[in-house]
Amino acid sequence: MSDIYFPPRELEVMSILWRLGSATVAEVREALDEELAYTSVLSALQTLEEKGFVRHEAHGRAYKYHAVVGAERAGGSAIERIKDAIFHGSSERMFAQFVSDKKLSREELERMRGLLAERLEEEP
Amino acid sequence: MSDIYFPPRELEVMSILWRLGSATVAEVREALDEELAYTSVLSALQTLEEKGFVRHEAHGRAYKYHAVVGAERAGGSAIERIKDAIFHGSSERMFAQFVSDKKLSREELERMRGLLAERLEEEP
DNA sequence: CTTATGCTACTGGAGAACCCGTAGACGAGG
DNA sequence: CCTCGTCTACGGGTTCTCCAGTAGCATAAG
Repeated sequence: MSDIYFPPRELEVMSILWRLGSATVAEVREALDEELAYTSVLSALQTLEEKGFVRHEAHGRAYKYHAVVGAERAGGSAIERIKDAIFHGSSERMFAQFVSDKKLSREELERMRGLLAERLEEEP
Repeated sequence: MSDIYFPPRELEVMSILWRLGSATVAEVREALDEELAYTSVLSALQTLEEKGFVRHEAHGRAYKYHAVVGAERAGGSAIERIKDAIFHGSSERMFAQFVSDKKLSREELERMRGLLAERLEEEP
């Protein structure tokens, strides 16, 4: 399928747009961890728009940017890429790594168990 | 933590090294999907060595390259990056996306359930 | 009214990383 | 000597990251 891939900084900007829904350049800049010049953030957004991942419309004097590719779709693509390249295509091995994270709480693990049970009921 | 990140082509090369254990330039080149010039593959390996992800030793006339960073470590880093950037740090949301893959078989799902059960027993 | 201030967006380009390849040196084997 | 496969050295194209410089427009200050 269409291979979505974001370089580090562009991924960070996309992350902010997914979280905020839509944002101006100044708002994205504010949300970034590092302090970048206004034009640096604008450049990233323009690049993303060039690639078709982001669009904008006028909002007062400023532009409001928003993602046009869903986080789920980007996430699915990223998961698949990692699964193939690093875990040799094995969902099980990737899951083992995923679940070995020490910071996972019992509540999270139990909700995951619930999701897995639901998924297993759908399976014929 | 140390942030491991591989651009697309370098990730592909690393994937081959993880799969084969170690390999010469020619072997990596053979394993690639696309046909690249010998020196192109060599460049990628040298770049990876420069970054400290790969080392080589003499093996007959050719060099044998091998990864010095484990697939698990790289995988953990990649999973965390995706979880943070795309799923707002939510393991549950990422897991939901992970498990929504239609190609997962009942057997895989059940083995995942087993892994999850083991993990839950460790949790206090 | 005129100027200054503070937003906004756009342009152009520097510097680094990434990607791919040509040209040449070097040694092993025919 | 010649070929084949190896490594080194180097160049160039593209992408990514970042920003200075410039200009438009609204509002505040003089």
